[in-house]
Amino acid sequence: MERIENRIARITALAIHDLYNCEEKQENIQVQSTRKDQNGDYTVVTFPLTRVSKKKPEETGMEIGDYLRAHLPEISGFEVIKGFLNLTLSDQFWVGFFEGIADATHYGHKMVTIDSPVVVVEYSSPNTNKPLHLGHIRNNLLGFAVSRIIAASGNDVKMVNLVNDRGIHICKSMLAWQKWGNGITPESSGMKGDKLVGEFYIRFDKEYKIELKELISNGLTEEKAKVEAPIIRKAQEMLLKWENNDPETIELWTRMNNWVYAGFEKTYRQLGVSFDKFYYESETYKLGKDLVTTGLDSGVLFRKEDGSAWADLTADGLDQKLLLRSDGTSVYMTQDLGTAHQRYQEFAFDRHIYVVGNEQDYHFKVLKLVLKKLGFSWADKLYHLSYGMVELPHGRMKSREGTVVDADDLITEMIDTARKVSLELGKLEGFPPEEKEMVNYRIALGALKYYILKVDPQKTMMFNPEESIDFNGNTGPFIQYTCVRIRSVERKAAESGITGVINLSQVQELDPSEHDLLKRIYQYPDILEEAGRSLSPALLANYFYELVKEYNHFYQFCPIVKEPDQAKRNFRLALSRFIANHIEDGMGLLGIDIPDRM
RNA sequence: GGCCCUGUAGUUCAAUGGAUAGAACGGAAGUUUCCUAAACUUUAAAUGUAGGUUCGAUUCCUACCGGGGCUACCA
Repeated sequence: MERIENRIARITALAIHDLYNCEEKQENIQVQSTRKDQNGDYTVVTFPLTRVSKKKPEETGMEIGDYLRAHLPEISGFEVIKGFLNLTLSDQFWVGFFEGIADATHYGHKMVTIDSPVVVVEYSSPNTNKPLHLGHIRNNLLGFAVSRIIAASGNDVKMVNLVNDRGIHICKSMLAWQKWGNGITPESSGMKGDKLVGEFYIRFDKEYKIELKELISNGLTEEKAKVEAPIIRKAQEMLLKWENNDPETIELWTRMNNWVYAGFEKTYRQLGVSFDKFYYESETYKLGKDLVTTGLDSGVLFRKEDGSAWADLTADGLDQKLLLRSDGTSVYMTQDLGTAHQRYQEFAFDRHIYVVGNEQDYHFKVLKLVLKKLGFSWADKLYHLSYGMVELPHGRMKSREGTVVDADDLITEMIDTARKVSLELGKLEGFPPEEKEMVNYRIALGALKYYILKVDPQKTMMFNPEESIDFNGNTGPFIQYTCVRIRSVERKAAESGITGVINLSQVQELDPSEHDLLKRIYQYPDILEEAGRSLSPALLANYFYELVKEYNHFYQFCPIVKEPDQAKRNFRLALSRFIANHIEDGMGLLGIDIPDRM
């Protein structure tokens, strides 16, 4: 069915034709939701139309208003204020709209079919030498939520993770473990595997610094010391061994990486994120060389005297970019060229989204440009979802200063706080212990996820540990609570044998708060679509916050089960039930679960 | 130096070029014989500076000032 905003715009165009004998395109007519503080549902902005009406804005508004009322039965009245024509829709329209969607299970979603565009979303992409931290949390939550949102917008989504499991940094951890590990394992130490390996990475760095200091005090320059420190040389040797498939090295590498994966798996499960497919750099790092060779042959890339291969992007306002070192080995960019190519072969995607921080904006610009130069038209289908850094009250996270917020620690802390608050409020008294834990977990994660996702992805965000644990105001638990309270009302209603079956003809008049809710819900398909188009879960978060605020207002002033008028009672119950389902569905897109009671 | 992002109440966030710039936290004052008060109601408080485009600018353009990032034969 055609949306009412479009119908208003269409009929307004007709009005202009009939009244002023002038053609105005429907797209040029501005129809927007009326401000909260004005009477009306939708507003036609008539300022621009005075150009064709050759009359004052007020007069133009009146004339178009009369025309619209005569031609659109849904319009029950209008008001003109300056250049704004505020149209009021009848209660029948809103109730009729609600009747059509009341039983929808995934209201506003577009179904995925075999013809749906294929969208690959790469996110998370961790290093196996460091445990996940707050920055990864934003990445994971964004990647997951964006995937869900665009899936709900009718795309066939493939969530993929490219694990950085090789390279000199991994060798550092391995070397440190060999030297100082004394055979320690996650089992023997009781440590999470990723944490244990992370410790050895730090240990390497510490020893490296000691060696550097010594070398410099012996008269070496810093640059020289950095390459000549014995420990880094050892790590280089190990990398070479790894690349030559030395069995012992490969065995250790496999073992330690598996520790890390077990650790990551646990964190991913806690966060509730998942992937359709994992890629490993150890299997992809050689990709891309062929592409570079082809590019050299066709002359779009060039060699320098030392044999290194480059792309010249100066014509596009960028620099020259190295693609193969003089020794023929590849760099990170080379591999990304290769994996993009591989993915296109594999999925023939309509779009490929990389969820990666904005510190890599330049990298992705180059990636796209080089692929284009190589003649791949699908380069335009690549999109870098560039999100802002997460800052702490004292500035950026710096491992050197020990200000890195560990993902597992943060989750644990959130759950502890949820437990404490629940206890203080006495909310979970009488709940079985397992349910208590489940509720605290869901509240904690709901708070964390909402806190991060409500911010526009593009923006740098401030993470204040104390605020994030807040459960009041514009927070996840606030939304969860509203939904839970509706579920409770539903149970009460069921006990009293109230069904919530609505009968359109019996609903005479809407309460203002009921009207606001229906109008809000009517907007949802547009919001969801826009969130998918702009890849912004924040839009959904804001929508549900507004909806929930309005619901709480309604709840305060409109009795549901206690309403004596049967038609009203049924309508309110049906509306409440719909909203609870709607919240649960929408929060699901953000990866937030709702407890049954809290 | 070059390139990119970003400046909104005390703080953290909103606002497809539209009306009197919205919330939340924090501050002040209220609401439980009534469906869960993790709620609701009332209240004070902000667009970095200067120009430009427009009927109309927080939004677009230019300059300046402030914050962040990138600019490796690292990944």
